Amino acid sequence: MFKITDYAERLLQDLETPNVIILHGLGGNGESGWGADMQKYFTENSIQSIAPTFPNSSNPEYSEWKQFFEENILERITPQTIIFAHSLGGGFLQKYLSEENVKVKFSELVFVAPTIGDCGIAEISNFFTKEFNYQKIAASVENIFIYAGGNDPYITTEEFTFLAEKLSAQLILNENQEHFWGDWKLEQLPELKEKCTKTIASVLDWPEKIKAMQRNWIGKSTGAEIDFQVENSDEKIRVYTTRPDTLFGATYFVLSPEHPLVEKITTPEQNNEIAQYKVTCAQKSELERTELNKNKTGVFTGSYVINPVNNKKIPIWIADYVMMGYGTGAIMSVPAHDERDKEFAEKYNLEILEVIDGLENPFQKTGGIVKNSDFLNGLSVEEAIEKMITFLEEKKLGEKTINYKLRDWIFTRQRYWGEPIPLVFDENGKSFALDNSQLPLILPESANYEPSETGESPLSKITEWVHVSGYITDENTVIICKESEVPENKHFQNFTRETSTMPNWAGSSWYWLRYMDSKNSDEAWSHNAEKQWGPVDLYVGGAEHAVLHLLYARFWHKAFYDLGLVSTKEPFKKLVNQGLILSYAYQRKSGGLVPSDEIEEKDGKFVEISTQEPVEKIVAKMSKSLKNVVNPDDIVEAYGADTLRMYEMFMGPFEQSKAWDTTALEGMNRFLMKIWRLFSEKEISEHCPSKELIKLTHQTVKKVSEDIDNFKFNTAISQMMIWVNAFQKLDTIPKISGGKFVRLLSPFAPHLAEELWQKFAPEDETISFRSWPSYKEELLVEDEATYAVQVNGKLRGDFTIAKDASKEECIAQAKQLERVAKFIAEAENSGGQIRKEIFVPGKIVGFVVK
RNA sequence: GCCGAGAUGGCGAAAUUGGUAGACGCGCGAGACUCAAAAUCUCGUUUCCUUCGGGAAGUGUGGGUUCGAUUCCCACUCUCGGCACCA
Repeated sequence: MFKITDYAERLLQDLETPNVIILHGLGGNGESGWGADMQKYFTENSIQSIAPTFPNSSNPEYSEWKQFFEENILERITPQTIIFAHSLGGGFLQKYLSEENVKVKFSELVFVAPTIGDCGIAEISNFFTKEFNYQKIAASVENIFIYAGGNDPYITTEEFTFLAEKLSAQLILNENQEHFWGDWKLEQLPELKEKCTKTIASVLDWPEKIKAMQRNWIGKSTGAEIDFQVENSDEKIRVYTTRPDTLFGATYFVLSPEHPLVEKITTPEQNNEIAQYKVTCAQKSELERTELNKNKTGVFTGSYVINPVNNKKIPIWIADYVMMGYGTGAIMSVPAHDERDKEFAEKYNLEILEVIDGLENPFQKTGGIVKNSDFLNGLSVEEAIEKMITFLEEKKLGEKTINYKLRDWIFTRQRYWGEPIPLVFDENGKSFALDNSQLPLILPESANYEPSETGESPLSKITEWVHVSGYITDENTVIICKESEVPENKHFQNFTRETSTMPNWAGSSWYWLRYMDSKNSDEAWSHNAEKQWGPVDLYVGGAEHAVLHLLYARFWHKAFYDLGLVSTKEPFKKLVNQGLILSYAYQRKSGGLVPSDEIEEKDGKFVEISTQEPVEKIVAKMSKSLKNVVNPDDIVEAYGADTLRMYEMFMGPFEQSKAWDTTALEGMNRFLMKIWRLFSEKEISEHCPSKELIKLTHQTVKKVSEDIDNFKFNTAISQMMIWVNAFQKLDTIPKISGGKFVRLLSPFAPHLAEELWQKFAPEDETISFRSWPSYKEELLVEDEATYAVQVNGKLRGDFTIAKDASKEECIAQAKQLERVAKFIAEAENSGGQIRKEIFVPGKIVGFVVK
């Protein structure tokens, strides 16, 4: 198994965008130098950042800085925050985080040449009166980095090393660098710039939907675990609850049927019934258990627990709506404020006691005031949770707990096709990793891929592969070899190999790293290749990967990050989900679906051929049973791959599901034929096109280029259609314009574009080696503007005027428009007058007449 | 139930720092070419009214802000996708 649960918190945290705080040093400020550069860089890349300036930074007073920090900065620190702290800013933070009553938690702390001690500078001696609490600093933050120069005049390399060791921080030392001066530019500090770049690269530009699915899958909740004493017994039962504030309202207790204490606490009278119920539950399939979730069942054990806050006796039941796999497998039931508990309590006639007041819906999880609860009465739910946890922790009855739905990952498969696992077992069953020199471990050849009758992996039947000999190295790894090759001081012995293979997820959890260095025969990937290429800039795939592949991939990548094998915390920068292509299907009034080949169209309506019953045209997933599957091979055969590609791009927004429509596809084929005729029937000339057409060509280059960046292929194609419609009116095609167009077309319709390019550059092997066309912004500037004229917000006409016409000119011109004058006159006749004149340069002239 | 996305002509859609709603395409209608058809080209195509100048309404529903709302705010309806006895 893989212990993915250890990464649950980080897999959750890193879905959120970080915010950055940059602290300057002695005599510095937040408005200039590399701190300000850094802030700008982050902001440009949609990361919130601040670079505040401390008061009296040249003559600093710790208490003053502390006050400023707490008033202006503290509230911005979240678990996602990254703090860059330069020089004295770093010294300040060491001191501040060491203070006993300071409680902050954040993600990353990047020290940049931090002061250690007072560096012999009198002005800052008040910052360094005592030894810092390094343990506390390290506990406040997940990762600490120290960037430093080997020739720093204030702090020695030994001191940096000391700090790195104390904080378990990563020290990035540039031997030739001295102090990182605050007024330097970010460009002068390449290591730091790279750190920023990597931070930006690690921010997930993912659809909210996928992030939400991952959050949901990880399923974090906070609450408390509470021990309940079983009456007349030494046993305690521990429950997990997110609502410790409702402890006084707990009126019964439920264990999962698989809970280990069930047998022990069941009374003799209840024994039969409990045993029977357990058998019933064990026989229920997964499906039955979910299907039956509306009809709860359970059995009383005969025993009671004591509620630790009021010593009330609470009956213990078992029920299969409580699962062993989550929390502690036992719950305290508060039927007044939990829907499931209420349903169960009503069915079995158990007590229901309200403890929260003032709720519209008794099951809502926030708001409300606690009642019937002794020392919690009158508190809000949030306050009561806090107070109850403190109470439980003080009395040693329980503690605050975090729970995740995410489970550990069973990684072994008993089948042939999978990567074999490089582990061997000695004769006592102790496991060893194969030595690096033995890798990669290759799947043995076999004629038999079927699993064995015992359910063991097919590999277990290849005995000559399973049973091997070798020795254990000093690193506790195993080298397989002949007896003669064993070094003198080592013991030759027998091993058996692990015969399970890895799941399909194994390869998909790291393949992108291999892609970065696919020819490397010494290692899976080199650090340099990863640094150069990683992380993956853009990952296009289906939303069905939201919680398996994409979560596993993130998990592996984080494990690699911890091992220092990759330089970013996240593998995929931007994720885009393409929409599904759906298809039309036909539905009877009764709801049944009819295959499309049993449908005919009559007067624009659709009827079932056999019965003539009208049916409705709907959009549905392609499936064999609906006979609405479109086979791309048939489309390529009939129209060509270019038509298919372009039609799919033109159908609508990339991320949206869209219905296939073969008649619309023919329109795309028509467009491509039109392009073909345009360039083959008309001569390509050296004529200079008109000013308008030059402008159109440049507009088209701009629009198509930008739309590609934004995945807006549909509107890029619209623009190309506009271009073609305009140029087909000409007798000859100007070479420059046509050449630009064909290059724009090439990623959309590569076959056609390649063919057409021969007319422009027959010497070229392929159009792909040509550069992307460029456009000139100055050619796009209009010299005339068309103004829409509104009276009281309604469009009443328009006029065209020179681009640089003044407000006064435009308003005068607008007033002369017949319809405008008419409406103004009408309003004035009924007692109104012009109250306001609106002028939006280049767009609108408006009059408000009242 | 919870989470996420969406709703614009006959159809796929376009337009958001608030500024001429419907670009582009499909379909449909008319015309040109043709003996004829296909292909191609041209024109028209949100709805209603019209004295043919125009006028009114209109982006799921109901409110609000604004000179002006597909765009911003509040409430709601429906559709699609995901999760679901998680305490």
